[in-house]
Amino acid sequence: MKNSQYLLELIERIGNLLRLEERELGKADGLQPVHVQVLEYLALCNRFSNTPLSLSRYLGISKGTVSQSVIVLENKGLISKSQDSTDRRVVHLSLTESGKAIVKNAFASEYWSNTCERLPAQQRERLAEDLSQLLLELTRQHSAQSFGVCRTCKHFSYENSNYSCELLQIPLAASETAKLCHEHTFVENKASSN
Amino acid sequence: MKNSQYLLELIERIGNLLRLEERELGKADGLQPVHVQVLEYLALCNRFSNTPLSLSRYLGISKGTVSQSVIVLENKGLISKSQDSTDRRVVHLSLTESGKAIVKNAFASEYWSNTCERLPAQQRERLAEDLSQLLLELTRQHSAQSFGVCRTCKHFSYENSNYSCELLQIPLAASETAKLCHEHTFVENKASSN
DNA sequence: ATTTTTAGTATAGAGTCGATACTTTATAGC
DNA sequence: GCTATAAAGTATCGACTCTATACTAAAAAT
Repeated sequence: MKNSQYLLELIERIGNLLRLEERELGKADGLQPVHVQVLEYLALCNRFSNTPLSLSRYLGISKGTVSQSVIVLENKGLISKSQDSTDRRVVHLSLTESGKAIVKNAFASEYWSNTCERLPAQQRERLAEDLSQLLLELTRQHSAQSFGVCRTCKHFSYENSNYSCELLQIPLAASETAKLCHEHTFVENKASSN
Repeated sequence: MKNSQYLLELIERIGNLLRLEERELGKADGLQPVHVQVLEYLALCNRFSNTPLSLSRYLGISKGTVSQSVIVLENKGLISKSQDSTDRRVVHLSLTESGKAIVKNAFASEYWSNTCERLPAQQRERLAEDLSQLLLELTRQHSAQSFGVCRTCKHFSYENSNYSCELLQIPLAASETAKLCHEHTFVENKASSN
């Protein structure tokens, strides 16, 4: 398994550069890298997954840390809290307009988009497939949640032009099917077609 | 550029799981994730690149932070310092036996090696190539140091069965050519053949 | 009804991290 | 050679992350 170490090295190094990038992006607003990650996650996840608990699972940090980061971001007016209508223990987090602006700015980061543009489209596509496969396996090893999008989930169904989640037994808007879900569970044959 | 964001998301998520792994690995010895990263870097870099400055460039953190982490690791007896023979400002860091043991343990992490084993060899190979290409571009965007191995470096030469670095004008042992170097500079055609 | 589980918060202590100022050593300009 | 400047590293401080522990409140299970 000689190149498994090399793969690790590559991903770590890319990760280090990305963190450097997040640090720069957040600097203007006094945000730590982890704050930028929180905002990005909230921009990508669906309405069932915008909770502190999901955040802590996604970021791999404790509930308490998430709770504190949430307080910081709330005080800065970048996110807002609301109580779940049915389960009153649950808190939902959503981006404010200024929060959305920061995320938009982050996703438009020149470093990353320039990098991607310089790779041939075919290679990008292949890389995304291979990485998602890797992530799937790594997720299994960690017994972690997969946080994928609906169309790769075994609870997803599409019938008569209607999207729905069979686990939660609710219909889904088309736009929702492209968001990250904390209930996500990969289906083998669907996963490879992503 | 619709999948550039997806790529970012995948790498971030993989990075989060890896950090979780590092946290677990370091827990027994009271090490933070960044400490584990320091030890791993020292195991991989060559004798010109095992300095605090290279570490700070590689990890994307400041000199001061590196200095403090180095103190922690030295107090725990995992690394040792020595002065450079020609430039007395420079410090070289090396792993002690107990430091090496921790790295060995880290590289043998079951989560990661199991994950890699489950990917077909061909896919791993392809992934490594694509990721190194991505890293090359990202490094350029950041105007950062590339930290590659000798055989992909433009200063590397191999003549009459002898390896050498044309920049430093010194011969290299075969084992050294597989280590990370802070002077590393990619050559286009060599990079793609890796 | 009582117990247990779950989502989240509060707090404290350890430790990262950057910024600044500093020391020591090399190097460049003259 | 002498001086100015740059470079490698350390020390210190304040802000902040992060975990651990203990806690509250709501939901679910028994």
